[in-house]
Amino acid sequence: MRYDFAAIEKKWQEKWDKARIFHAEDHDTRKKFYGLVEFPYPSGAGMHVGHIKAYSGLEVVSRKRRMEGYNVLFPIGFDAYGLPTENYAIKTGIHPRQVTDTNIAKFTQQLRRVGFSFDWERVVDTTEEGYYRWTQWIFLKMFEKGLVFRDTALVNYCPSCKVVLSNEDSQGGKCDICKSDIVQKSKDVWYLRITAYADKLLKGLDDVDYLPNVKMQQVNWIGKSTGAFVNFSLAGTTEKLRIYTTRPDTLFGVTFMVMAPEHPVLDRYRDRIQNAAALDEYREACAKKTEFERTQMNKDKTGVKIEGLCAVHPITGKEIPIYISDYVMMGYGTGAIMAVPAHDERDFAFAKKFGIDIIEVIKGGNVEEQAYTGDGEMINSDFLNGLTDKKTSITTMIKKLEELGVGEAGVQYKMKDWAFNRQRYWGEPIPIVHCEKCGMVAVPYEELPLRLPAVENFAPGEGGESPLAKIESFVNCKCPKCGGDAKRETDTMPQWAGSSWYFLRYIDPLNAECLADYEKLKYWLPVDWYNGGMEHVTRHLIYSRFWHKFLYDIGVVPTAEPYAKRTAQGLILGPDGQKMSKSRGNVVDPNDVVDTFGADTLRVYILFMGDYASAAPWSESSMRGCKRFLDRVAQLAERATGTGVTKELETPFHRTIKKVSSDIEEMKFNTAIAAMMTLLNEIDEVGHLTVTELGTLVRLLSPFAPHLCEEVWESIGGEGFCSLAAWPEFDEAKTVLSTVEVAVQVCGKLKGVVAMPKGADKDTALSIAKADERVAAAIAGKTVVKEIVVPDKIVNLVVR
RNA sequence: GCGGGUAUGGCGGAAUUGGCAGACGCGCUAGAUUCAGGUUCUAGUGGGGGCAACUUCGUGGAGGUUCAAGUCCUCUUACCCGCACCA
Repeated sequence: MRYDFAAIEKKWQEKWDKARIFHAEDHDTRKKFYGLVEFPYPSGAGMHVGHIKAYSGLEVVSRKRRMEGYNVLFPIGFDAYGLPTENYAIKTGIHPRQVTDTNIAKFTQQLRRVGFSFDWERVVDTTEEGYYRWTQWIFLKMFEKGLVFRDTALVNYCPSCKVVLSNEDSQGGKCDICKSDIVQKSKDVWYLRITAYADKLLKGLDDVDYLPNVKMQQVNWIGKSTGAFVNFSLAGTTEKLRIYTTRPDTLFGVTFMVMAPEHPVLDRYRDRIQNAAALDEYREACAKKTEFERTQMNKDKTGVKIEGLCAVHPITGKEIPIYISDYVMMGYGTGAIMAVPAHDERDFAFAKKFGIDIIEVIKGGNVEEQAYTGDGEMINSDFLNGLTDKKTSITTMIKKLEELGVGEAGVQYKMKDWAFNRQRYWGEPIPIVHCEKCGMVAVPYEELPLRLPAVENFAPGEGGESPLAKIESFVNCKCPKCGGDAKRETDTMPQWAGSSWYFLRYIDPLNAECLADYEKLKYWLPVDWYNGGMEHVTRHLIYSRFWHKFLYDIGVVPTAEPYAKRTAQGLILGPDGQKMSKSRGNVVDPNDVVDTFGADTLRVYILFMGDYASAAPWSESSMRGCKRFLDRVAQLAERATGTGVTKELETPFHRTIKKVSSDIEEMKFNTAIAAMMTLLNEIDEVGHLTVTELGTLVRLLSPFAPHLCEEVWESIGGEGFCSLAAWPEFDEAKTVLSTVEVAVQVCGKLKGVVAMPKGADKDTALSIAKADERVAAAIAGKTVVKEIVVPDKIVNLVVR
């Protein structure tokens, strides 16, 4: 058979499409499988081979599941709201809607050429009215349940993109979109109270099968810590200075307190503070620093002592000086700490610099030299003295604090609430109306979608306000509650909004009554297997779990967790070993590869490159090897004759079926392909195979190289589509030859390989091994002191 | 600083979990086919030694456990990823 990949691929893509063989049937009686891949952001650059890798893993699994008789849902869509499109639109003057449509068309064409078995009848586009209507609906439900709030706060702000960013979007102090330095800015911010779900998000991880590093990253991001809240009083006031600590056991070691420069107590007691000017100066200097600068300068501690205001120790009643310092953050705990220099490195550094007393309360180190953070016997600590177990000390102290009414056990999370608004045009409008009389009022559900108005100028305002603010017809409206004049919220939602629930919409993409029919959700959920990038683990993955858990709580979805299993693919690096990027000029366009080598070769190569979860550099010459492999498979179509089993090939086939079947489940695609290459080499050595056997080989290979396999399947008279043919089965007993090769060692050195019957007992194995010429020579004249036999594997003779 | 990971030929990577290290592919060498380039085919291909059968060394480094270690233990080096003044 001539392997004309271009013709073959086009032919079968059309046939599949016409026969709708990848269409998922709701409520089908077959077992269901929902395989999900992260839908792409349709950027102007088009797809690169990294996208192909991201989808190829579950593409193979989904194709295998269909052949195993499952009703498979393997959908695709487009996460199309977002800044790059808007920035491109501003630059070129082309409307984002048009840019998006063009890009989606390009992506669709690229995806189809690779022959992915997506259900194209379920495509979702987050920017479509019928879709974002439900994004807004979920937002309003959260508003209704008190999970949405507005606050004026210091936020992460990107001066280049002119938007507020969430904590997740500004990791490392850089803007996630343009990599500019983030600054802190006081703005009106809409928050989603994700912290209310922190514990559920953490606990839910126990019930799902996620890659260990995925799970761990989420655990760290949520950052649960247990400790205690302690109320210190402010001398001469009724005010309590509340702090959070994970080490309440060290309470007797407190020698000073530190407040974040932004702490509100400072303003409340301004009149009592004698050095207000000095404090103001310090506070202003801090405000100018970026979050990045503030967290990076962790060597040299700075701060100012507050004169005229001091705290009172809740147990000893001693007066304790208070400082302000930017090593304490307003955003974590209570924005104030009790400082125990003897047992905390940061407090120690601060105390040394400012000449503050150090009181040792745990024995074990030299606290004049450095902070001791280890365990040891409690001293200088009243009722804790003599205790040596940290846990006991902590619980004893917490009990005491509770008795005295000055503190209690508490939990803190590093995760912060989700800053949810963006001062941009290309996003879902936030469906809230501001009324002078009624305050913030939800747009009634029946008025959804609140449409994004068409505008000419979608550039953001200089003051960082949304482009929508300039459109009077949009802004001015009537209050849904009182009917009076009101103004619409003009900010839009972040890109992550639409992607937080897209996997639900695939289940019922056209529903106009609800986001998805409950019965259909019950049939398809949870997503059985979700594959995506590591970069989304502390963003999209955590956001979408939050939304899903909320929807579960209000009875809209039937499962507590959206994804039963989550894996991640590794990056494809450029041929130079560097991350693929436009600026490096090392990006590989899948269209070019499909043109030269064909889609099947591209697919096989991408999965053959290496471990699916690891990064691997692109190599065109390696890809030629994959092309050669497929060429040789195509040749077999002419060589296969007769039916039934070729004796010499029986074991190789059973072994390969077993290996490929299990490797796919473990995402070890590289070794699955290697096993098929090995089988092909064995076929060539034998020099003959039957049509039956070729049918088995192409069914095994079909998930990887489906077009070629269909063509071969057809040419040998296979029934129906190869893509729907039954997955080959193996007989365990036939995966091993009746004669096995056993290595024989003398004193751990390999002396020979002998053939013996499978399962030979120790005595048989030994006599066969000793009969081997080389082995006999090696033990001649020596005493065998130990004989080790591992059946079917190895014989080791220890001689003296 | 904390947490996680990786290290195997010239290259990408295998190794059924303690049992023949280097599967499979690339590249390379020699030969065949071809007017030539490409393709295809055959043989070889971890290092050292030997005409050879063979021998010896070999999984970042140093020790250890074991009949047997890429795999387990101790120490150590380099790189990658995530978080980072988280109280």
